Amino acid sequence: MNVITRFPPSPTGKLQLGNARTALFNYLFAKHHGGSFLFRLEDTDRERSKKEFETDIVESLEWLGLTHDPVTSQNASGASTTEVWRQSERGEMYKAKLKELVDRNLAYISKESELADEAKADFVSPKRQEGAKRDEVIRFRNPNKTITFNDLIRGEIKFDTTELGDFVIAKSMEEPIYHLAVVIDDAEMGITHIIRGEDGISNTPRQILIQEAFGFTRPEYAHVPLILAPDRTKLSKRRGAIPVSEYRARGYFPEAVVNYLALLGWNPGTDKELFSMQELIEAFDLSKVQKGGAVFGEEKMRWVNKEYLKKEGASSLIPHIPSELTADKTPAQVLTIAEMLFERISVFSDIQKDNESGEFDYLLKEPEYSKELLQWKKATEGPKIHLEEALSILTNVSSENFTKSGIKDALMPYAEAKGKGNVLWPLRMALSGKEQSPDPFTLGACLGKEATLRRLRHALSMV
RNA sequence: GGCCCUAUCGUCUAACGGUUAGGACGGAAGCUUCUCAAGCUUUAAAUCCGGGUUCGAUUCCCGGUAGGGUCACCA
Repeated sequence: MNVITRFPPSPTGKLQLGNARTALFNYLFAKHHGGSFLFRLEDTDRERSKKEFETDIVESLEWLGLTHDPVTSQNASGASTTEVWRQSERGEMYKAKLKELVDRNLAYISKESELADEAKADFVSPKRQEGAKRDEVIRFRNPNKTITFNDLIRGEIKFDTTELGDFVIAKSMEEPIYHLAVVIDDAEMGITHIIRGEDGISNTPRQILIQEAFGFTRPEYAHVPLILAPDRTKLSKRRGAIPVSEYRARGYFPEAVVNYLALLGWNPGTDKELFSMQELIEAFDLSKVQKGGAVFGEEKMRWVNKEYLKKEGASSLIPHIPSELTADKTPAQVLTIAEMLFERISVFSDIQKDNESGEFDYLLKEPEYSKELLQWKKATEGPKIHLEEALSILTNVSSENFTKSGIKDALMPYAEAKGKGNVLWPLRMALSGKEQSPDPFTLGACLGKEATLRRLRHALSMV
């Protein structure tokens, strides 16, 4: 069987991680089986659908590398191919199908009398009380039977649809609602597998009822667990869910986001944790998808990103270094700075963040520190003679040799003879003004010969 | 509240009746050219509870408990 999956976002918000993972699973499953991954915009809610969100979703998907295939639909009016399937453009089709149901007496136009039996319900959704209601809606004639379907992840799920009553499938003959549109579209798009979030489980029975009314073949279902916030509730906009585009802006690698997301709720059954998209496609298996929800943890995603960063190498940081840190630095110095930063960050935006917190002030301006700090706490002698000696040694190092290894080679024999801390600590303090900073060799190479000597002389003037 | 789903270290998870319950992130400790970072090594940390079934349950069944989802003229 040719597998066809789909990702049907509603452009009422930016693409969140949870939806991105659902899209990823649909993509991986389809590609694993050599099938197609389709895209559909569920924009029937004109009030809430926004072009801005649509753009965000499309661009985020593209960034993640989840490219969809064109849709070839098969219906009464023949075959046609489209790039973007929009529900808002399919009004005529829904209208025809709706009419079919009403004509066959499988649905009916319902006159809504006000005294709905909500009063006797144990629970009334707050949302249900909002907004004006219409006098007339289209309801589905519920056969009131028990629906049993097989979930590829959870196994058999039974549901007595009696409690659904004659549910609404359209606001009017021109305005279908979600359940109707989904069923019609999935059938026309030839969707074979519906992989969606666990919150779709309760929608499944009524959608199956509608499918049966039309005589459509039932697709396979797989409900994946939700991605949870740290408090173990569904990750949502309101609960601090961060859109994919934001992670993109922070400088995450799309490969890292995909890699991390794939491992949230799924695992290959081995200890392997780093996967390329191709490897994911090969390894992906719905039967290894977890049943319980998974808490999203950025720490681990940062670790994954760092692993990808390592593959790129230190020089990949250069375009991400704020220009103020590299102003009037030579290319060699810039590379040294990149190497220094490389050890300290997991995501590109960390550079900016640390820079703003003053972490790299020593690259920007002359350090300020109190004289006492020049003295190493375990020092056996004062810093003066060591600073003088270091200054004299470094004065003799040529500018071309003023690199990490060049400085180290020149300084180490002396430092080892006098006790490393005795020499290195005051030297580092003179260069960075901080108790915690890179070693003086790195510092010297980042700063260059001129600035290094200047700072040493300044330190000397204090003691 | 009804219905549905779920339950292994703090987190992501492995173990598809028999393991000293494994790995990863994070944590802790140690080592590594002064501090930090990075790296390496070591380490603490879990089967929700109660009944069954079985020679033997993390694993199968039942019941609790807990958590989550959903109950729209949104998708």
